[in-house]
Amino acid sequence: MLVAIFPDGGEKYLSTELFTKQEAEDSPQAELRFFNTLSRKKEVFKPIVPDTVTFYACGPTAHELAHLAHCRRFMVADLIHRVLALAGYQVKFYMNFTDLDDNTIQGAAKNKESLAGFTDTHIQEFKQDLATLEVLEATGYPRASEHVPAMIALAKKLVDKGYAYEKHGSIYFDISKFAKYGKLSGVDLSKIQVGRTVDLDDYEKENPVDFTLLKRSTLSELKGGIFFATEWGNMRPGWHIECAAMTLDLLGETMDIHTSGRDLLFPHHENENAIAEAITGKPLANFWLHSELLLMDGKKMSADNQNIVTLRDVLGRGYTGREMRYFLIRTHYRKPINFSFRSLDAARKNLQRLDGFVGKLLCLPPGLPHPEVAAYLSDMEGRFFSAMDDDLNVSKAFAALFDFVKKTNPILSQGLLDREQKDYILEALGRVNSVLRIMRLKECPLAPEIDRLIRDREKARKQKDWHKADGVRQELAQKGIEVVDTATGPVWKEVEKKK
RNA sequence: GGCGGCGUAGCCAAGUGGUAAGGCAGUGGUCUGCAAAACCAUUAUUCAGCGGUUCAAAUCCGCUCGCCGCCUCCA
Repeated sequence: MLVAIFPDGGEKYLSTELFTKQEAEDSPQAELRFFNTLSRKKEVFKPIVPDTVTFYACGPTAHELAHLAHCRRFMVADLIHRVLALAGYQVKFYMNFTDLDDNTIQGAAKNKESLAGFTDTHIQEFKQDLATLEVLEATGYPRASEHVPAMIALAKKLVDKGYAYEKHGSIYFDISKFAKYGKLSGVDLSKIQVGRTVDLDDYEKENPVDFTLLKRSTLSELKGGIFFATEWGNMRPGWHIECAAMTLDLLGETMDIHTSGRDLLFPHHENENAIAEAITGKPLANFWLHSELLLMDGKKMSADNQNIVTLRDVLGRGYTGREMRYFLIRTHYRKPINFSFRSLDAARKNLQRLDGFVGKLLCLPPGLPHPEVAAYLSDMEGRFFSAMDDDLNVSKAFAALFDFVKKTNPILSQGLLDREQKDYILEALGRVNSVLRIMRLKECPLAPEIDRLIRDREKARKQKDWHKADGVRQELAQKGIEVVDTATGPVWKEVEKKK
């Protein structure tokens, strides 16, 4: 046997890379795997720069209130963000706002507002909705209108390199010049039916498959001052070059992860990548993560289908942001979600089960230790995080959490937990919640007044004064507190107050 | 027409070669002043259908049916 004695207690030696690295490899969230649209396979995630992840999500167009399809995209991006952050990465995350396109220009004109005023209002509304859904703050929220010089410069480079051409005052990308076109979406240009969804008579491209980079300003745009002077005349950037220029500006030539909805894969992401890769010779992103759609009665929720439900509609019906967050999070991101208020009600009940558990745990007075709860806890945490690390398998992760709740509930009602065990559980739930953000793990906030009411009610119950006891229960309910009698005495929980 | 995806219990949903997780709803029970919660038990001989490969298929292969998304200026 060898005994080493260090003069400083060994701290200096134990903190060397030799030890810390090993610890990182042993931790359950050391290896993240994501399904990459580029390869159509799950791949082990490795960032370009160790410990830092560059991450971009296509944001909304600032002309309407956020509807649930937007919200789903926000939630998927947020889950990825939180899993990366918990794994110890420093995350540089940007989400854009499209504030310069047909919709915003027309919307501003219709409202008789300036474009900037119109889009700014909508961006503020979006940010409020992001906060309602407890979406982690991004590093930045670039607006297309702030990066126009970069877009024009990008178009100029593409023209100079022969990837784009000018025709009748607009600049188009020449797809035939970019050999890798189609690598992301898998489209076969020879089989595609051009003009199926777009009226080609509106354009003057040399080849109908080409796409617009800069668009000649219309008369009304010129009158409204919405134009940018270029060597080819007054123009306005198109959607694809907007995202490409912003990501190149903020995240460099190749980012680690680009996420967005499946419905934007073609043409938007294919074009965005083509623009960037034609210039840099490098892929725009190493990982492309696409979330599935949110459906309403089996159809994509979109303005075209006239089946939009906004987050504000849902809140107006008395549901909370937390309930909506849980509803959107609990289905795997590569599965479509069929929205209905019925399924939202089911989600609410799930959450109430968790709330009941957490509430009881928080307000439980310390008692005797339970022999097996530590094993239940480490099992739960191990299963939860290995599921999340495996391409965000939320269903498996929630199964682990609910299993733990099921096993621990009877322990709580018997009061068999000591202080240390309670703290361990709360710490582990805190880690779980740093990803999910659906549990309320603050201290048991038993206000003296409420405490007094609960005691009064118990006194009345002992005297079999049921009328008074029920009266107090009513009073507590009005304060948002629900009292539940158990074999070991009353337990209360905070009920989410309806709006 | 092309490309991609989906189809597992009343509903949501995991499972990608070894004999069907989890949640909601339901049913029976324990507990209870009432209510609620919690607990116990129970709920798919079967994974859209047909055929094939295999000792073994929800999982692999082929065909069929149904649904969804995209096809270059809706985002």
